[in-house]
Amino acid sequence: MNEVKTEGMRERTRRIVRTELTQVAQDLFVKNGYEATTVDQIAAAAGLSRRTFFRYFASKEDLLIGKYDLLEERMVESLKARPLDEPLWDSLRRIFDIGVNYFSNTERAEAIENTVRSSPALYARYLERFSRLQASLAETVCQRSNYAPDSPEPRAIVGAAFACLTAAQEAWYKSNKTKDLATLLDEAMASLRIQSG
Amino acid sequence: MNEVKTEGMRERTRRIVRTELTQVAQDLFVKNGYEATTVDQIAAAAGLSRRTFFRYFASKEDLLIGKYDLLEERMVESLKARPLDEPLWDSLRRIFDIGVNYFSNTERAEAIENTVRSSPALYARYLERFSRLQASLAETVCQRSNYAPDSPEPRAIVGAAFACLTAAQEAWYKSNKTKDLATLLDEAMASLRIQSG
DNA sequence: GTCAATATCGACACCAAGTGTCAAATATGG
DNA sequence: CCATATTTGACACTTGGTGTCGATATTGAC
Repeated sequence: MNEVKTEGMRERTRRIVRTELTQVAQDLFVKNGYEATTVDQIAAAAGLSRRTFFRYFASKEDLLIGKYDLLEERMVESLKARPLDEPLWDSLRRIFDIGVNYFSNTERAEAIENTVRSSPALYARYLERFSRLQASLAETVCQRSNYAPDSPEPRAIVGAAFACLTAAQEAWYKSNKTKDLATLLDEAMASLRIQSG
Repeated sequence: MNEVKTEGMRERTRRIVRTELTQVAQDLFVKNGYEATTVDQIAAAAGLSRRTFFRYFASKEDLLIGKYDLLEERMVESLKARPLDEPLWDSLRRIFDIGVNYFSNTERAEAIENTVRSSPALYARYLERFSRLQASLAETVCQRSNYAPDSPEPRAIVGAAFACLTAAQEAWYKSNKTKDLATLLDEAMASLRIQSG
């Protein structure tokens, strides 16, 4: 009991500081831009030293990109929960509902997505994060089905699905969110016909 | 005549220094690793100052990532040269021959690809470069066909094709290049069936 | 060949992102 | 309350990248 409480204490304060830090940082990013905001400014605004900032986040980029760790967990879990006889393309469409909800519900998520797209260097890390996410999902696909472990197909199909998600998201932004993201995604994913289950 | 010669002089010496720099740098990358090699070391090995290095390349990453500018030009040109009535998926497969030849012919290209994959930060820039390349091609597709300019389809299809290329390349590396890259790409692209022309 | 305009280079100073270290402060468990 | 482990801040340092400025070639015209 004691152990749980003290462990929880440490963990909790750490989580609180982390969210406070992202909060403060995101405000600065929106006000002054991502590149123009220094880690010193973020640390000062949150009332701690720069060195301590780097004990909470490995890098300035990690402040925002780290958010997608949760998305990966949830998507992988969601994929594992899909019935094995469901066509893979349909399974992927279903687990993208997580992303669709994340993007279209939260107004905070939109601010982050805007910030990420405002800096090529940050966007690059974003793409790398999603590349790893795709690798995770492809790996899960391999474990669940009987693809050869060295077959390019799982990676290709998962990557193609993400291309649809990205394309739909971009079209959604371009329409100033007048269109429905889920519909755009359906449209994009329907334009590719998957052969294998 | 004079103008052409003098202009050519400047341009040529610049090109020579650039290739010399990439040569020297790549050797250092292979020997000591990308991250462990500093710009000072590269500049010293090439016999010029660090400041001058940054007059030839905007960044250390640009040394390698800049190589793909030529790939983009050639792919866009190649796409424009495809017949308009050819199915888009087939056109994309054809222009990927440029990439296939680049990857599988040159032994220098392989060393660069290995270096790029050795550093997450560098690989992130690589992905961002290819993201822009895909945007270029999708834009070209829009101009050549009658897709609505805000439709997600061109981006989705181009992105899906690149997912196949990436997956094939990865499978190729995993097989230690015993399999044929072009065949792997055919295999990957055949597992997605495209509906629209 | 000489000379003025121009581009290039090196040296120096500077900024921002990270990282290692160590001593002080603070929380934890008994 | 006390011994111990953790967190923190201060400091110094490395690396990538940029602005500036005087010295040094290069170029084009005469």
